[in-house]
Amino acid sequence: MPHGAEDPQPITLPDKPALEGLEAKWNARWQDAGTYRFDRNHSRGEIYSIDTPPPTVSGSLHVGHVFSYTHTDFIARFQRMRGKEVFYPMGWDDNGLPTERRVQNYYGVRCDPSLPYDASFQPPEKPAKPAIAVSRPNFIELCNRLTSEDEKAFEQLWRYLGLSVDWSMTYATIDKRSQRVSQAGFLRLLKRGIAYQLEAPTLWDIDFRTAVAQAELEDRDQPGAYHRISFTRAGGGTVEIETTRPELIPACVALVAHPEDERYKPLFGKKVITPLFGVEVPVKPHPLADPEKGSGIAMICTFGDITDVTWWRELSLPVRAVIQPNGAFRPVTWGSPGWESRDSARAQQAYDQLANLQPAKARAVIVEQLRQSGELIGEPRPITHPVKFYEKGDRPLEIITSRQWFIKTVEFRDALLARGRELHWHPDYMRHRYENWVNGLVGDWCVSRQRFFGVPFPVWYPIDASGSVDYAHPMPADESRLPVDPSTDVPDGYTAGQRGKPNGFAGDPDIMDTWATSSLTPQIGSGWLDDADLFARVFPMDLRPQGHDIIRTWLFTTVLRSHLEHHSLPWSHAAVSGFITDPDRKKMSKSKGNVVTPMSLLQEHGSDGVRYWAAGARPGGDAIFEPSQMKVGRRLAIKILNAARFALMQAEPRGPMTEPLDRGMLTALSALVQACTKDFEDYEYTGALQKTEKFFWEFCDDYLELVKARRYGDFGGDGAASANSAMLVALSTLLRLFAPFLPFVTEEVWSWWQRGSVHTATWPTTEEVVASIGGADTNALAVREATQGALAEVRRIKSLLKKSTKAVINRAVLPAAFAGLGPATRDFQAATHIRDLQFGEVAEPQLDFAEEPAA
RNA sequence: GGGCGGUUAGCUCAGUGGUAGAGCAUCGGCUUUACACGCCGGGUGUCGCAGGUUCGAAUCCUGCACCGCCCA
Repeated sequence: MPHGAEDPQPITLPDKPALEGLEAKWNARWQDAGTYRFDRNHSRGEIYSIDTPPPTVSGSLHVGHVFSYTHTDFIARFQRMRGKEVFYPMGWDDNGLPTERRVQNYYGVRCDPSLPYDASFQPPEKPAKPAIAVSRPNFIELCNRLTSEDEKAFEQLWRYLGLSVDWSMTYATIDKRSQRVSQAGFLRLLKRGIAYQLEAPTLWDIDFRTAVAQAELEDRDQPGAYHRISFTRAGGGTVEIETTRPELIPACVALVAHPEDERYKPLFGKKVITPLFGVEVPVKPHPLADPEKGSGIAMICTFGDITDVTWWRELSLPVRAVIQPNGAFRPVTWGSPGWESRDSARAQQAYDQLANLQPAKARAVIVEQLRQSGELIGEPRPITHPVKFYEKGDRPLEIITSRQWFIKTVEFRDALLARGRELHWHPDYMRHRYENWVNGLVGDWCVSRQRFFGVPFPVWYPIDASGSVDYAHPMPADESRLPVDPSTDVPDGYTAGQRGKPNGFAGDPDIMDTWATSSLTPQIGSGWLDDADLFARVFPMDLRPQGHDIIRTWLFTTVLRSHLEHHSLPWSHAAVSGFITDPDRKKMSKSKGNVVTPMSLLQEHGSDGVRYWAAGARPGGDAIFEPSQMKVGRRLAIKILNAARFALMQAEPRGPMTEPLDRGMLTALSALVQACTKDFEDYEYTGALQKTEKFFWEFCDDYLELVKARRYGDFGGDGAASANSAMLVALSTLLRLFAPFLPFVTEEVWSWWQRGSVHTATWPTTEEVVASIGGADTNALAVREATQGALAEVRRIKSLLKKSTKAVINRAVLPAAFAGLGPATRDFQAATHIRDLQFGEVAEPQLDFAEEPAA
């Protein structure tokens, strides 16, 4: 039986119930009993599957993680009790740049892919300074070593918090299975022409020396300056442009103005000469040139920003690139093809002072040169302007032409918008974030990264007889071989000795963007490719929980991959959580130093207390870090222990629930069950907890106090039996309503008198509660209301008169409005200590107190 | 500049057309046999501003201000 009035389990109560130690006790039992183990022997309709966000293990978990992962657990526990077989795996996101950074700092190493593997290498005890150069395989070993340690700590925290995850299904985004899924997903797109490689201008971080994707950009306001610079017209005269990046003059390939701009119309098709370098460049019209900005005419460089890329492409301009992958100006021989100048010697002299400088230094040098040549008009005019950065980077992005892998996105824009409309968003308005992003896509998704710890591209290239790599004819690995590492594995038909040799082969040196793997977490978790049976039972999944800050990355790319591979959504619901702010409304983050470690928090307030606080924020809502709410949750948990102890300490006799207060309480309880179920179905767990809590507190303070005397047998066995039975139905129901939020205390109390786990018990139903009293009893509901109202009045007056709660009232006349309590008169008089109770036309209760015994 | 969310008691928030709510905090009281990690009670608000619709607006419409997030 899910609710225990008839359960034969004997009641065993602890002498002094306490919350301490419940986390350890119940986690061990849940683990042994397999309480949260997924049983695949169910059809898709009976399963509720969750695509858990794999946390980045290279950082530390913080309060925000606890907050949002707890929200998911509320849903998981509700669905499990509702009868769904819940598929709830955990993943670790260990793949990618954050791990590389952490490993570099933790051990004091840096990866040098040119070095050979050293099997005997051991990292130093303390971080080495300067950093030790290690081979790529050694570096990856260290990454794996550190992440596996981090993962253990993370799992321990999640267990302590009480996440009802099936820990036997854990994956990591760098493990073999993830690599296989990731590589296979890529190869299938390659075969269909949706993944392609291109030598193209790409956003590039000069510190990390890797390409980055549009989704990883952020604009930051930076100080800069407009420099007004004079170009010479080929036919004589000058034209002045304004630029924030004068150092790119040697990379200038054209000037551009708006087609309707009367000032510059006469120049279109004519040539101008760049200052210092004497390069002849055309003047072109293009609608993206803003007549209001600067002088209305701009220089196009290869490449200063993404508008330059657009102009370069649409106006079919040549490339004159000066910035290298490390950010330094590359050496250039002026006068050679592509670098023609009217005065090569002067250009060379000017340029030699820039070569090998970083952009900021080069700018200072060139400004001085322009000043001396008289081609700087006036002084630079300081401004603040938005500059594109890699979100993890420290210096502005450059645009570098390089060979990169892309996945097509732009041509699927409409289909992706339709997928967004198909998805159920919680809260619904988060849909706009997605639509904004999809509408703003400007290019395909660059998925290659020039880094080390990640999933390699499963591709080799032939090397021709002359020794040059033929990138136009990639040799993909056969899917049956995956995962492969082309830097150590050998393509079919070649031998290891042919690596890097003429007529041999070369492995693709890049790894995939971490999102190229993370976008496949539904497939990784579901066993796509290696467990078709499981996949069919859980995919597409039911729920994706995640933060709103990664809608453009994780959510978007996951929708894209599923759309491309499976022609479906990856899941039907997305629950988007807010974030935690500190009491000053600032986002909590490590860099601000205001992060509290989650474990100490859980130990101080109890996991149930912390979960209670997390439950106070609805989907999408931000929450303030508020330990006082955790204390409230802890008090609630203690109250549950004590109320349960009261209900169970004298649970006999039992019998039919005939008393109006008992029947009224249960009728109200049945309405509560209905409301909470609706809230959970709508993913509004916050409402469910608030309603249950309110009911429970009233249950304790009013109902239990009102029936206490009867329960102790003051009015005979039948009355006591009715109270006892009603209390047990209520306790069973309330424990189950609380269980998703407070898994430890509810399980503890459940174990005192029930078999099995409350977390696999059946979610209560209105029908079940109502059936216990043979049907909803609206008359009893009215009695309950009148009795509670009258009780509040008597208490109010006792309190105003500073009387003890136990003070005896010889005679009371209550307003006639409370006469409805009639059927509960015995209970009411016992609780209020009223000897003679009457109703009359009085505005206020008239209470005649008995003489108090002398102290 | 565009999009989204928010602005209600000291604090955290609920409340989508019908006399302003909860918890916390605060203050006063209660040795009450489940719980003092408890119980009872009191005070506390021109519901951001300005218009409009309506018999009636915290709630619907318009504009504005401020805070936050996302994107340019």
